[in-house]
Amino acid sequence: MSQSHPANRPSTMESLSCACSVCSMALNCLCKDLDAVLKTQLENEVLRNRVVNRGQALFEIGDTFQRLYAVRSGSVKVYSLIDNGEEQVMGFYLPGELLGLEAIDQGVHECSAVALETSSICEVKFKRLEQLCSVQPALQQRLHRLYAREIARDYAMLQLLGRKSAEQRLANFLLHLSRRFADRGYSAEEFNLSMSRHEIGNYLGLALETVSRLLARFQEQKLIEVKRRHVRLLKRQALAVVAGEPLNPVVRHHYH
Amino acid sequence: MSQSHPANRPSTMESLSCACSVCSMALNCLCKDLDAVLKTQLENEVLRNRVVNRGQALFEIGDTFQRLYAVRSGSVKVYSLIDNGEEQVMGFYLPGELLGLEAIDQGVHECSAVALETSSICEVKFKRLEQLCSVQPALQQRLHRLYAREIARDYAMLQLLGRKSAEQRLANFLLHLSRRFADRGYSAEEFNLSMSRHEIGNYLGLALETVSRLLARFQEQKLIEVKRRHVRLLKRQALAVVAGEPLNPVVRHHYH
DNA sequence: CGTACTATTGAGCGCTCTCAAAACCAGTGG
DNA sequence: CCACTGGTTTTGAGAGCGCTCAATAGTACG
Repeated sequence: MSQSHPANRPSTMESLSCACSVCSMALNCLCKDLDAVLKTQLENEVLRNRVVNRGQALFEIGDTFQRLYAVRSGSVKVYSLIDNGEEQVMGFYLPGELLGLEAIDQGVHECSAVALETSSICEVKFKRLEQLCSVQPALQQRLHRLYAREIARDYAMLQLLGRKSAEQRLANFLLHLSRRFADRGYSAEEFNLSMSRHEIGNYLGLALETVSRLLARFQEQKLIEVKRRHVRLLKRQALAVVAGEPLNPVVRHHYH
Repeated sequence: MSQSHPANRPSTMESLSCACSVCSMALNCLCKDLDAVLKTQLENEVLRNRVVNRGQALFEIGDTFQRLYAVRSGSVKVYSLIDNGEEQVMGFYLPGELLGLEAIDQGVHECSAVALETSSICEVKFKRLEQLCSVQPALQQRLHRLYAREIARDYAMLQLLGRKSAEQRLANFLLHLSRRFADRGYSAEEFNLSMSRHEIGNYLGLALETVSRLLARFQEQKLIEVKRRHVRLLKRQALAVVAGEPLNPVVRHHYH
């Protein structure tokens, strides 16, 4: 996901503000149309920018919960550890997506989050956010919807893991990625995977070999072109059929 | 789940209040320790009791979202429909558990909810709840934690579906049910399933025949006794091993 | 150019699904 | 009381998907 992005240009010094319209849709979702005073408050007191390199952690399992994190550019992997110490990938986060919600209940992070590539991250102090919510119902509602969206995401994932074949899971994964890129102004047809086959397989409940084989099969069938991390979708309709999606695609309103 | 319960006695007329301490833990979580005025407000303006019979719906897919629902007695199945029109069971809800959160994002229910047996349900007007949250930070925090708990639940489920064998899934399911019963003051060792093998299988991503076979196998191994819907856990330690749970329950590693 | 990592490809096997039949159970009506 | 019906559960047999193990190939980087 090395698509060029304003935040990657080292010269643009954006400090704490969230002016970049392409990224930080999650934050836009929080900030947009708020009255100017509150917006300034948010940007000055709550938000903080940070750049992390590939492999660096935003937070780790056991860290006390203090902040939510919005991806501004790059991508992030969130995973937990299961009994034997193995990773379980819970999700990949693209620009505009919010992570860290899983820690709110216990006050301790249940997952770790590491950057899959050099990424720009906007940190949100949760305590302050809650305080602002009290005086600003609009903000509160948006936060509720962010929770709800996470829950909806998980529900979709449960369906995927519970009922779908390896083929369907991977097709779904590609289409979902594609839509998220498109929503953010990147190409829907052509993109780079920032995660390995192993991580994809882990996320989808498949062996990495299965992921590799299926990508090869999709390519044979002329549904996609794939070379290492680079993917191009050739026939999204056909891919959607493979994914077992209804033909008239449900238009999901991902943001706002 | 036909355990006797105060709310099942037809004579006890409890009206709108949530005095019953055994059930409505979710609501207790909301109400408890709040100042008396607010508590009364909650109980009078927000909550409403209702009895539903087996097979009756609390809400259905497409209904506009207005309320959250807390199970007071009985049990509820929440499911969505997938492309071909088949059910996908998203969860079973026991007394004290809260459902309906999935609808907040879109304002429309993504799932249907039906009673698995005659059940007593407490309905919560969400709009009013949000209003009260604005003036009462403590309430707001509790609501946040309820969201977060739902997310945590989904995460656990994702691990189950993604990485675990049929055997592990079912053992987990039984233990999880058992713990929830115990938390509510019912027997942890002996209970009735209010859901069919088909529904269990659907929930766990297994064929109903597999569920049946595994229950039989657990019985052969003297881990449980099972006759139709009635289950008795004989060796929960051994069952926990089968489930792949860590023996010394969760020592958290604090890195750095 | 060598090392370490990632990805591809092949072979074989086992878990879980599907299909099918029979047993069991509850409710209904003769 | 029994036969009948519809639903649920059990049990069996066979097949296939996806896993594991293993070897090879490709890529990045010092």
